[in-house]
Amino acid sequence: MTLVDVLLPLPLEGKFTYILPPALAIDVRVGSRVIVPFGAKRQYTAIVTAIKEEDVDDLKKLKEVIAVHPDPAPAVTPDQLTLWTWIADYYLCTEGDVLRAALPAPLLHPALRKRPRSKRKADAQGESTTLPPTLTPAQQQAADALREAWTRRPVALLHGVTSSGKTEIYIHLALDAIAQGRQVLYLVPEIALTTQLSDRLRRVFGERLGVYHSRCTDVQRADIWLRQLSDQPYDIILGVRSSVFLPFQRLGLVIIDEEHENTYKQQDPAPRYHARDVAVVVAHHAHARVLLGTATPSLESYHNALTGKYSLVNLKERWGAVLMPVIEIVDIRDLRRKHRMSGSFSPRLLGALRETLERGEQAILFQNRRGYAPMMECPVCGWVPRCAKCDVSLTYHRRLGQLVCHYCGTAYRLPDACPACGETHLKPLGLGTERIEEELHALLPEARTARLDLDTTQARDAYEHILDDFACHRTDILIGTQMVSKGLDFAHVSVVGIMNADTMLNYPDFRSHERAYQLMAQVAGRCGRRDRQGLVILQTKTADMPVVAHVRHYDYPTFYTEQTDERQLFGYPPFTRLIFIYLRGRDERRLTDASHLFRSRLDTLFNPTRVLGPEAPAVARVSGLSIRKLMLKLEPSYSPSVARSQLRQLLHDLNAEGALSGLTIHFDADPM
DNA sequence: AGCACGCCGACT
DNA sequence: GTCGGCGTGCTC
Repeated sequence: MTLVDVLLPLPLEGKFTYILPPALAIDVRVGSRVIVPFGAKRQYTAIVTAIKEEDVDDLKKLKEVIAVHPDPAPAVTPDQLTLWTWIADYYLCTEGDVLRAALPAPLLHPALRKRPRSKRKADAQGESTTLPPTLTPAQQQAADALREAWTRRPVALLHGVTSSGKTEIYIHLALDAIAQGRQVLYLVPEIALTTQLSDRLRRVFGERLGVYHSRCTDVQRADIWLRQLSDQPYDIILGVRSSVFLPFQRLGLVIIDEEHENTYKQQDPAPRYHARDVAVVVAHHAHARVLLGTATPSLESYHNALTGKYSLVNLKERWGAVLMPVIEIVDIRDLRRKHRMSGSFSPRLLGALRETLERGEQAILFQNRRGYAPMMECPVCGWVPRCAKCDVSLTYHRRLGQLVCHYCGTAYRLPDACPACGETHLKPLGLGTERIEEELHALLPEARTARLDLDTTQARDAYEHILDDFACHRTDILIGTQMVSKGLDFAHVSVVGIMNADTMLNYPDFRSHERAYQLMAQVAGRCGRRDRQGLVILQTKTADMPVVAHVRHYDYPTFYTEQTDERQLFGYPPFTRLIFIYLRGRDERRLTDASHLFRSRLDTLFNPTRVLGPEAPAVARVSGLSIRKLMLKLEPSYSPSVARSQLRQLLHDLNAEGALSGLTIHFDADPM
């Protein structure tokens, strides 16, 4: 009797076994998509992970495979199945979670698909293949250094200053790999994938380029997946986080641009994977090379480079010998005391913006908060509007005339009067991009401004439109959140204003300074042109913070040393591995009891020195669920695989004891 | 994740 | 007197 083990797209541990009717047996291989009954009345597409001949005693416990999808080849390769197992193990989730994240939705729909509509552009159309860009001597040197580095180690970190032209280097190295008959995966963070970049690559790679976007429809994603399995796969895929899951037949190079970007880590639904780290594993399995590129390396990658795990290649010259912008620190605490601030604008910043406009040039203002004000307050009694379902104050969005919870998304009407004391004028506290724009209109009425943040980019193509208007100089000043820091290149930006560095630095998180450094250095890199050195005005109340000085001097090595000293002292990555454990539940009492029990069991298993918490996170209730967090800190000598199986076992035991009823638990390995 | 089974509040 | 709330448990 032929049986198959299948993986279901559900968050369930383990495989399920079905009888494979002889009529279907010829079409089924490991990796095939089959339709199976599950539960009382459900059917799912599942992936075959094993085929076996076995005699079964109680056949009544097994159901039969209903049908096999008529794919020309198994939809999932053995390499991918191996990877999925690795991911589920490493990130402490189920393989079903990984399957759901990996496989485009249409390939999971129970309906049988007709052959895929391959609108295969005939070879005749060929490549448009403008020639690859010519490299400057500095770029050429970096490219050669990378080629040389790969003869020693498979992973290389390219630390190249902003606007040094890393993309051209990527293109040349990708062409190398393709010339050797290998494929290339080129990963970029979501918001860095602009039409600007894909057009540029299209000019070089023509029809050999596939683009795997979040804005691609599910069907387009499925087509790319199937094409990768065909005998005419794309030579190069430009893609976001989830493109690490695509099948490759002869992967030779993985490029991870802006490797420091934390959007590579998937936060919410499991699998909570880091696409950079998964990509390194994928490359390792495929005997492919890896290129990590950034102007502001993550401490982890730089640490790997300094300790010899990765090679390090530096590129210190900007393209066209443009100078790095001058960064001026403006102490706004002092200015505020002297009443010399115009709202959020120091005289220096305002002056620089005026000059910029007079010269017919452009500016970018960076404020890492959207909305008008992050909270409202009654000036009489101090009442603050808060979300009913989450433990946060509400952000005021003036244009909407609403209060919005940035955690669960609920919108509230702005009350006409304070419900506590009846006062009719609630006062906005703090600054969001919307308020900066309003202040700017009052101060520089002639400036044409635009906002780039989550609120202005909701509509389809809004992001491209805002960027396009700015690129064509239909707007003068672009005000935005971290979106303005992501690899955008504009020819006429001569001034960047960082409105308030402190919002980034005062975060209660061991990575806050690293993130602040990266954001500020990246946004600073958006200005400067061949005929005029750029100017960055960095406003802060804590001008004496060391990070601020390191940003100012573009001194990454000193910043790195200082940060890693601190990380080592307090036992944080890259010197330890972290695993966070989240417990959520409606019942506060149960949650508290369970999290303390969890803690004591962790103490027994791992030793109390490795455990922190339980603590209520900064936002301790979201969408009506209260949250507790436990932390596990493991030094490098502690076997990660042992730790993971201990955790899995513990979760299993506590569930069996009923200690976690009414609660949901999840793990976050290598949290960001 | 679904879906069924199972015990406590406002309705035809 | 029922319909329905979602807590708990199971799915080859």
